[in-house]
Amino acid sequence: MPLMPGGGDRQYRAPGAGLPGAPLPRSSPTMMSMNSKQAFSMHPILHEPKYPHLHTSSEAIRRACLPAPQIQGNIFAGFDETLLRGAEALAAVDIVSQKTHPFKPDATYHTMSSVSCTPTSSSVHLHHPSVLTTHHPHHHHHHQPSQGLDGELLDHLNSALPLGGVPGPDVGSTPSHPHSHMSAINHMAHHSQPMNMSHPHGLASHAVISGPETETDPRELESFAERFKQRRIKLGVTQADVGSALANLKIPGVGCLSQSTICRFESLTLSHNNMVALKPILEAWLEEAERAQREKMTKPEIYTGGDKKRKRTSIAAPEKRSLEAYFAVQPRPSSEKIAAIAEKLDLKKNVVRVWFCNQRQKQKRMKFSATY
DNA sequence: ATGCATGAGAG
DNA sequence: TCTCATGCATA
Repeated sequence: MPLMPGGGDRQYRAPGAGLPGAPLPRSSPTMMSMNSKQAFSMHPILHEPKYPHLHTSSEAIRRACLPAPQIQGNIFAGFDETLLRGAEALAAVDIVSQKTHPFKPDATYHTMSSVSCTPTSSSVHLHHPSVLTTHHPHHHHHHQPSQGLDGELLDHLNSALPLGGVPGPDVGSTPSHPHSHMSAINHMAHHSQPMNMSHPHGLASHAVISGPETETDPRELESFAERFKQRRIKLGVTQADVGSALANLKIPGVGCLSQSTICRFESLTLSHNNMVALKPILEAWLEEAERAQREKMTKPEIYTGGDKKRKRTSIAAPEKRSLEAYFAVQPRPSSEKIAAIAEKLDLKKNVVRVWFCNQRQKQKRMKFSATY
């Protein structure tokens, strides 16, 4: 909330302009297999492969925790039922409330051509895996409710769109509060697997092995993010400027980033691994920018306007509430369930699928799921 | 600041 | 297909 340059910030990079960048290698989920993986496709220009990242796969852990398929009732069975009931109750209540939705969300149109669309996007992601962190203390339970239950939920969805707030326990959905510790409901009880990391570069490399690394310490990241923002503002640079200026650093494998990403970094709404990977890059930019300013030379700038028209699907509130209610109970619906939900809500299946994916991602973001 | 989306890589 | 890193578009 702090002022953000947000408003003012927006500038678009020209599509070809910044070099997109560089993707850092990504990680491997289930174990650490990380190797140097892929080279990203980079532009001819800079590309050196990689960034060493390591990664831990939190994903693996996660998965381990949530086995998925619908049958695991176990320990939490009771809990699930409770959740479900909550969701159902909610749904029921909602039913009464409204029935029509203003518009039908659905349209997705991608005007954009797929492909290389975006300038930056081309292959640019910094994927990087990296470090791992300590483990996060959370656990969650999602277990999949039985089908019967699901059916009920679906029915509710079907009959009416829920309105109310989401059921209590749903952690996932909206992160409304920044930090509340919600240790409660998250999942990930992990323990980790050994990760290894071998990386050439070593940005964050050592961490895992030896000790807590400062780089991966959530507290360190948080304070860095805050300092970064302060100094950035002091420099009079917008988030978008930072993103585009990164390409000027010529760091192998690193191209520009969007305003969104810079914003998310500052607000800690990125995954822990992502924060860890970006930190050294932004740190390098910051130093360079401050140095340049000292010299009077202005810093980097690059922008250009781009034009792209990609339309965004807007899911109406009632539908969103239904999705949230369902998510609280079943964060990982099967393809069939997704299809059923989509039908009930009059949304495209893909829209619903992506919604669940994004919701899951949200849960994992630093502020809410990490270690604190 | 965030919602919905794309794409790469892994399974 | 999922996860994860990112981004365009937008509130």
